[in-house]
Amino acid sequence: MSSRMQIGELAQRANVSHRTIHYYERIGLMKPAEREGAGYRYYDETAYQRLEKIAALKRLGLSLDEIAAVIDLYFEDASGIKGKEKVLEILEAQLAKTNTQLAELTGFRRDLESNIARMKSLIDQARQAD
Amino acid sequence: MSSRMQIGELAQRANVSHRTIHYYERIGLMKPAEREGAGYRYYDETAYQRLEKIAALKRLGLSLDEIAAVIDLYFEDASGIKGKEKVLEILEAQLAKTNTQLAELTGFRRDLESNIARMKSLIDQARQAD
DNA sequence: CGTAAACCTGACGTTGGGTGCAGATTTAAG
DNA sequence: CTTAAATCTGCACCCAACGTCAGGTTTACG
Repeated sequence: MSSRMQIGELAQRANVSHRTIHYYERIGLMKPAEREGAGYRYYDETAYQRLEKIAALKRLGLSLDEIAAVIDLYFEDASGIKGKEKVLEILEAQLAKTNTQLAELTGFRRDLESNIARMKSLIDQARQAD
Repeated sequence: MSSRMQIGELAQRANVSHRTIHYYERIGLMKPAEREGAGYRYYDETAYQRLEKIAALKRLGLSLDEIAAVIDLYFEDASGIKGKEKVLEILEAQLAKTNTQLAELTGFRRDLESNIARMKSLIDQARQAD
């Protein structure tokens, strides 16, 4: 867990393949790594944190494009971020989506809980009938 | 909005293409529709509701496979559902996932809100500087 | 200095979730 | 009865998000 690592170690720690990291770099989601000598990429701790954040945002259902639109907020001085109005728009749209999703998810959980109860009682009934 | 409709009307109402409905039928997500005479599919209101439910579950991030695993709970007499133990397992796994997702989503909303506030104040500062 | 382990790149394959086409058939309307 | 609109099917294709393969280079180690 050295602070300076190659792609293999980074990939393993972040639980992705090295090809995934290449891919993220190609599409602009990971910044081009420092290339020492003739081509090997070297990463530091923030690269790892960035991959973790990407994974977390993916779990929330964001596409890689959407992630690219917001991730710099987590890793750059916000005052240096380009197109602030545009970013603000994106954030507010995302917030609206998130609120809707929270509401739907809460409803879904209710459904799951009641279905679980139903299933349990049906299974119990079946057992009694033996 | 007749109760008996063809695929075109159903597709339009549910805001999907007729090809999508064919596709859902092929993968077992929609039940084969009643086929009158020589091939045309006819649907009723529950087909529409099913499509709406599918869309809602998709918004929550479920894959079509996962949706297939739970959707019958919404449209069939639960006592007639096959493999109850298996379904119960699926439901409980889904509940765990949902709880995690709710927690993460809540955290993400907090992030969004604080980033929105930051962006707003940065934009304001830029305006003042004029 | 040799060699194995790690890394590089480009090209092609894969999976999920569909969309588009085209030719054939069917139904609805006049 | 004719004809336009709707539907049918299979096949090919699309995009996102990677994975696989293969051949070539680089670095680390004894």
